[in-house]
Amino acid sequence: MHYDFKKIEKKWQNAWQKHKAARARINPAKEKFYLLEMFPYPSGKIHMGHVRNYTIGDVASRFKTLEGYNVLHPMGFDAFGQPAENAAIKNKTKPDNWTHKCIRQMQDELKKMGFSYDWEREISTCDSSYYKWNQWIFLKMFERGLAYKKASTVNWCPSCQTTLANEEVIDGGCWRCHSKVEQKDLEQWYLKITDYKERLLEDLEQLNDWPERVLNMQANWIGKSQGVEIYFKVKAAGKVIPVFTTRVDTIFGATYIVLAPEHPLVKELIKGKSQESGALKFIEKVSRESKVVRASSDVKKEGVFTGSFAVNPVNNEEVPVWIADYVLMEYGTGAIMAVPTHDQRDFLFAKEHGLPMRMVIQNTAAVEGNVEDLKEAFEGDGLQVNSGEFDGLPNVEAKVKIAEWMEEKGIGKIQTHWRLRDWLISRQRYWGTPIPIIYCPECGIVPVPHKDLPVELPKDAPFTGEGGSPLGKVKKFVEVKCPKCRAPSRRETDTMATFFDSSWYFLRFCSPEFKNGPFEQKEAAYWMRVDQYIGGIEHAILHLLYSRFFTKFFKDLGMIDFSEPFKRLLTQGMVLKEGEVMSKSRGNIVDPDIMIGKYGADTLRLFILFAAPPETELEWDDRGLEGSHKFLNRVWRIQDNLKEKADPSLLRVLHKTIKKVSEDYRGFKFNTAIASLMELTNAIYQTGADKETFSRLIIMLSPIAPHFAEELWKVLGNKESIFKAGWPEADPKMLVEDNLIIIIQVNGKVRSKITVAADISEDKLKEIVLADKGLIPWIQGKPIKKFILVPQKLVNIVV
RNA sequence: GGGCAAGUGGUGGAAUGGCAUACACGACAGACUUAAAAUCUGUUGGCCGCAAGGUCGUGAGGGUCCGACUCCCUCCUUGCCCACCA
Repeated sequence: MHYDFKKIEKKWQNAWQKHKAARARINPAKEKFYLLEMFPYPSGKIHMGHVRNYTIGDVASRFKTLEGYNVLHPMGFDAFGQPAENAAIKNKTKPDNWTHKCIRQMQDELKKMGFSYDWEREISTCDSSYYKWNQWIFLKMFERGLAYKKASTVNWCPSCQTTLANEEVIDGGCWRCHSKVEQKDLEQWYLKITDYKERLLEDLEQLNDWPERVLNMQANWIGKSQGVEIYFKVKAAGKVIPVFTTRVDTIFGATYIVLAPEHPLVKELIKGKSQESGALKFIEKVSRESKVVRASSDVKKEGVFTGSFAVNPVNNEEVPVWIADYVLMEYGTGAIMAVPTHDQRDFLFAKEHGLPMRMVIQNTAAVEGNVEDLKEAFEGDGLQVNSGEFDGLPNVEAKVKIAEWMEEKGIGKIQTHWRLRDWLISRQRYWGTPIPIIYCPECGIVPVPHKDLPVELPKDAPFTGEGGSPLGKVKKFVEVKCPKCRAPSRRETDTMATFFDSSWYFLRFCSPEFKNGPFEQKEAAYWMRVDQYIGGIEHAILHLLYSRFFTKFFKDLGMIDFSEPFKRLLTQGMVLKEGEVMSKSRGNIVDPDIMIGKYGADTLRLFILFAAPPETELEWDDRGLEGSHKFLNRVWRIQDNLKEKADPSLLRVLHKTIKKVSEDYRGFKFNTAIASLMELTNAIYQTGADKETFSRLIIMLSPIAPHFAEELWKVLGNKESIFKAGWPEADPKMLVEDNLIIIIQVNGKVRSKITVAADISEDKLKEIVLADKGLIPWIQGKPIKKFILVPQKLVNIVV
């Protein structure tokens, strides 16, 4: 007999909705648990990645509910963003209509999976009731100098008339029209995330329950590096060029210095020199290349001599000043000291242009003395040579000594540099949060007063996708009076990057209807922090970093009293088919909806958890799905053959299973939890089960297959929902074994096994072991050197 | 170039210092059936052996240990992230 999953799943989904089974409200009597999965972009269809992410979350949520926690498990939609604009153009509709249609479709699919969300808390970032608070947050940041406008160089597509993110530049061309991408200086809005760099780095130490990998990625992205800023005086010009290095131990080998082509001193250094016109040509050529092209090219490093010389302050040696494309204005001081003997890039550049070299660190592995014989730079550790008073010191020690000595002499300064840049949030797009700023010819940049929020997106913007931001073409949006002096003014037409929206949504879920602020402090104080956050590894840097930044900002505003939003983080692996990521372009997509139709949501949930642990990649397998379906049917059939009283051996298996499954659920090891449930089921098939044992099996299965379990629960005569049944507890008495199987090894190889009473003494055990007949060929006539005993488990005899 | 993760049967995976391959898929066999499907019950790492049993075996090589899939070192392969980062 097969269970009728179509009927059962529909029935229970309706029942849960009707009884608001997942409704969460403050309850001081219970311990709270805030479980959150990264909310989706509403494309209209869920894919297997969503199914996996949200199934993991739902099982955890239902398990915590059964354990007696007050669980908050909300869902919403990250609804702003470019795909909606493209789809609207393609389908000749408005982003607004298209997005809302997609949200409804997506919600239906999520409901069909049986996920236990408190839908009363649903939010969409494209609703003005949400993005009003984006604008409020922006203004708070603006008041504190954390939101500011500055000119910068960005990728620009001349045909689409818009800026492009680095990710949107493919092989130097626009991802949409393939035009060659240019560099352009534009005034853009930035958030000063760099003000929080120390805290963002230090607080990583608190995040013990985050994956090591994510912590590393965040730390690398913030990129703290300690070194020394060294001042090179330019001969004649009377100027100073600061350079930054992490290898101050190599300073005596700095035989030239190199500036980025954009360096502000370059023009002065080349002026009147014979090299001037060549240098200008080179700078012009580099400036036309986009950043992306410049960074990705693995062609040889190009550069020119400026005609000027600078003085190495440690030995007063004159060194030539060059310009090269491999030095970046964005990092450090935009200038480097070049040590060709101990830096591979400098080595290649020096070889190419015939620049001088000098060894300053040696060990036995490196060529001694002869720089001409050097085939590549020596970047390892060794002893200082050619380094004045520091000769003979290990370079690791010299690094510290030289830095201190330079500071004393005033020729260098110990400094910390960071890789983290401020966050550019301006987008010349329509479908995003309008930046609440007005430009007044009299007063300059004027923030929109709080009482005028939200600045709503005009619904009737002309929509073609070309020729810059559509907002600029809506007169009644752009033309406003200055809030300060009433002079005719112009509204900002850029919108915010969508990462802004998702940087605080977890706080909004605590009080989604709140009218007087982004969130209600009382609610946030109860529900936050998020106890368990689940999502894809692709958000390991940006989204998580921005969310941590916003949380620290709210703390500084005094609105919350914690500085990290997510206590535990789980990053789930991707779903693959035939070893490749599922994607439209590969044409290897498996549609969850079709699988639900064929086997039901419970089977899909079961399979996706059983096939692999949550963190690793999961190989899709249609036959595995059938296997999972078979297992549910196998459990279903148990109800036909229930006995009065369970076999004692079955009760032992049951209690062991309860212990194992509880531990596995807590540790998110769903695949082995399911394996244990299968073993219990197999044991039931051997001895037959009583109603009590069967009930507990169903409860343990309920987080994974909720519809299935509810139905069986009802069939067994229960009136209340299974999710109010409480989690079963393992009886410690049933876990104690009377007899143990002891493994006997000789020289580390298993040679025999014996069964003994659990409470046997060590001496007695030794006696029995040595009398074991199976061991005779292995130990007879050989002196026993050692007798190792691992209690309850194993002995090893060394002969 | 840097960082991280992974590598175990035909397949997905289990075991994180103590019986390698739990659980499942697949395959093979048996029961039921006129037959098939479904279901139930077995067998299923390689080699030697009729068997009892032996022996090899967790990417490769070395090390620590009574004992290593597990810890350490070197290397190979694959995947992900970052990257002319000074």
